[in-house]
Amino acid sequence: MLHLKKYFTEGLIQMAILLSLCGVRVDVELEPYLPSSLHEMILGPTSALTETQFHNLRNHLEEGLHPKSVELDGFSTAQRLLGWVPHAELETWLVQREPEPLPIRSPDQASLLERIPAEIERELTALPVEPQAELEDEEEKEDTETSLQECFRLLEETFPSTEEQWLNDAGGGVEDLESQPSDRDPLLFSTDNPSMDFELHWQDLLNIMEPENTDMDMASSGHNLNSRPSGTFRGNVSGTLSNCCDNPATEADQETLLMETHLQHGLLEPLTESEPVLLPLTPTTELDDHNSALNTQDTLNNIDGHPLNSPPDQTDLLAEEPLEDFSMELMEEDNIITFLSQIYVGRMEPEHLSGIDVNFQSSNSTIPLEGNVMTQDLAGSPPSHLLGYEDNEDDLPIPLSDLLEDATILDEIRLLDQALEEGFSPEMAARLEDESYFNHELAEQEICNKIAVTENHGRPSTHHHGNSTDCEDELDSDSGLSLDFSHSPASPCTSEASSCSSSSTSSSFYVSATGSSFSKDDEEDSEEGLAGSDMEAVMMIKQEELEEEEMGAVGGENHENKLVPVDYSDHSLFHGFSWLEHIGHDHTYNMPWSSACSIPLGKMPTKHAKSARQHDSVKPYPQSFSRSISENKIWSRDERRSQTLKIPFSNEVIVNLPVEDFNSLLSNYQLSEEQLTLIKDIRRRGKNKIAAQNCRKRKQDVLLGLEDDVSSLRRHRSRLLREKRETLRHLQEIRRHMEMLYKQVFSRLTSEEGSPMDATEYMLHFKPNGRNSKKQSQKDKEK
DNA sequence: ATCAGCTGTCATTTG
DNA sequence: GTCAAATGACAGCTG
Repeated sequence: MLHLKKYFTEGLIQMAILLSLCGVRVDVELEPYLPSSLHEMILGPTSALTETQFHNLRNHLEEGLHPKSVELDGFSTAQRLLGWVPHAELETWLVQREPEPLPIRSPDQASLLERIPAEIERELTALPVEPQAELEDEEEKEDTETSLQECFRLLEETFPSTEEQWLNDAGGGVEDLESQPSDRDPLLFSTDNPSMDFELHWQDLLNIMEPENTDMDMASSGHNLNSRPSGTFRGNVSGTLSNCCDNPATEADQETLLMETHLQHGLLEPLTESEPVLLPLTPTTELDDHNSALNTQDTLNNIDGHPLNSPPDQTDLLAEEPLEDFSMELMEEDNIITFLSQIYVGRMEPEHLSGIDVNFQSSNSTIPLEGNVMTQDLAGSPPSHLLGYEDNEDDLPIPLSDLLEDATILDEIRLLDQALEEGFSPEMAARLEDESYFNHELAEQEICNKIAVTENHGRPSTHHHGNSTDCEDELDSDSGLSLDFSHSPASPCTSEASSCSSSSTSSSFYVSATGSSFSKDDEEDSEEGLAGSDMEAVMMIKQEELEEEEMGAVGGENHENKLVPVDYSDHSLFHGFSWLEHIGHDHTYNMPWSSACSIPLGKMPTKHAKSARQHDSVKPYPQSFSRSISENKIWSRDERRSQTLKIPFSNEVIVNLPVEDFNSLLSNYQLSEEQLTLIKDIRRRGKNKIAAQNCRKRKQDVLLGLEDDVSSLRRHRSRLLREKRETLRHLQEIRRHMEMLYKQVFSRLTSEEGSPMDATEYMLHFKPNGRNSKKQSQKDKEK
């Protein structure tokens, strides 16, 4: 009796408080139903509350104050509350029962005042309900439910007319309330004219409930989506009354309570039989569309994994969109949540609900949420053929797949592919040509400019420097030639700065430096474009990427090794490679002589001045002579020799004069054999020195050019791969479109007898020339 | 002290 | 055959 008192009292008081807070006047008149001893025990000697106290309490509750505030402590007992509950007003209220059972609370806790305002606040603010993870043991729940039932029965007896009214208004939903009182606290309506206000109140409640439902679904969908039991959803509008009351604290609670309730009250079977089954739905963006039922049907038809639903190649192709799949999977849950929330709040139209119910029922709860079904182009599909298969998923797929596998269809698809290929190949090739090499040239031009800027900023006026400072610098060149103006990999003063070719080759260093990232970008693009390609393409691309990585490892790092077998003579093979124009016997590779000739003999600055000085210090030259030279200009060895032998020409002249001029010059002077030998050696060494510089420059250019070409070829290859993927994707779309057309055509075709044509017995043939010619259906007896 | 890069030089090859 | 250029190899210098 004690526990009866507890449940009875708490439940009733809870109800009364909630009703009163809504401004509903309720006359519970509890006292007559209570034994005098119990009543006295409940109310106690201090049960009398003043009207002021009650209003204070009510104000606190309405202000959202925590029920454990000091002022509320004075009203913390149920007995005290009972005193004024009978005069509350009952308007409309929806009570969500806390999952935690009442008896758990200790008597000294202000359980009601704690819990009820919390619920009120939760309802009013529509905040997500924190899941109450733990459920108490079954016995306590049963006790709780039993007590509440008793409370409700008591309430019914207390104001039967009101109850009857809203029961009648609510229709079947009230039966749910009646039959499952333990699921949730009842939805109570009692106004002066309940039948009029019912819908309005209900709509308000829906509005309040909606976000909470969504939030709860969101909270629960992450982990419990697929395991959602079928009984948690009532897919009809009439049933939404009870469903929308089904505002569970948590989904787990809801499930548990439902299961328990159904087991206890024998409602499980009606639920599962008559109510639509809520199953995981593959979310689509078309869910909001009212035509989504069709799409859903197709989606589910593809989802169910029946191999015959789609051609094998298509499934293969579809299976190879990992990125899209991934993104779709990311989208799924949100869409499911949205969809479910729509269903919960009754936003979807009944026919949709029914259609979806059919789909749900025909689907398996373990439907793999394949996102690739989203890529199906279902636009334009006539609903008829889809609806025709709606009731039986086994009707459509088999013949259709056979059709699609048929050689004729494949041939037609091939024709389409060919047409497609013919359509884009020339322009694509042209675009490739343009993009690839135009970009290449653009990049080279940019790099030329960049190099010019870099040289101007980073190494200001090396020419100038050479001309201005060479007087202080010593030459150590044996030939006495200034070679700093000439280009060398280390010497930035490239005399062919005007030569864009040289710049391009040296600039190719920048290209290659950025080429890796460039290629990487392209490869990333390739990865992006990977979605939608078929397995073959993916495998091939992966293989090619592996090869590319290997190639990059070789070409990027060990390009020296690649340089060796290069056949420079085969210019046709390397057509378009800018560095090739410097390959071969290009004797004008470096012609900086105009500036060099202006440089006085022995004034060429070199970095070897110091070493030359060291050389000189070793050599048996007079110290005074050496010092005088070092003061003015550093003389090279050949320069000193020429000075020693009194050669009348400068080394610069000796080296740079053309052969004819040089010979005529020699013939004009009477020179000793020693002098002639020295002059020829100076010329030879000077020539060879420049030649060596040119040679090294050329080698460097070749190397850089190869790196540049590697980068360019990689970009080209990535572009080609991307084009290939796009083409495959396009082909896939065409195939899907063909499939849809096939479905449409067969859905409209009828045989001579008027019966629908079986796709397994008929085939569609395209006339070879004819877009004008309609598709012909011929009986395919071979089938 | 060591090393990588640059440069000059020589011998050889090539056109 | 001569010559200039190219190139491989080597050595010295420098940072």
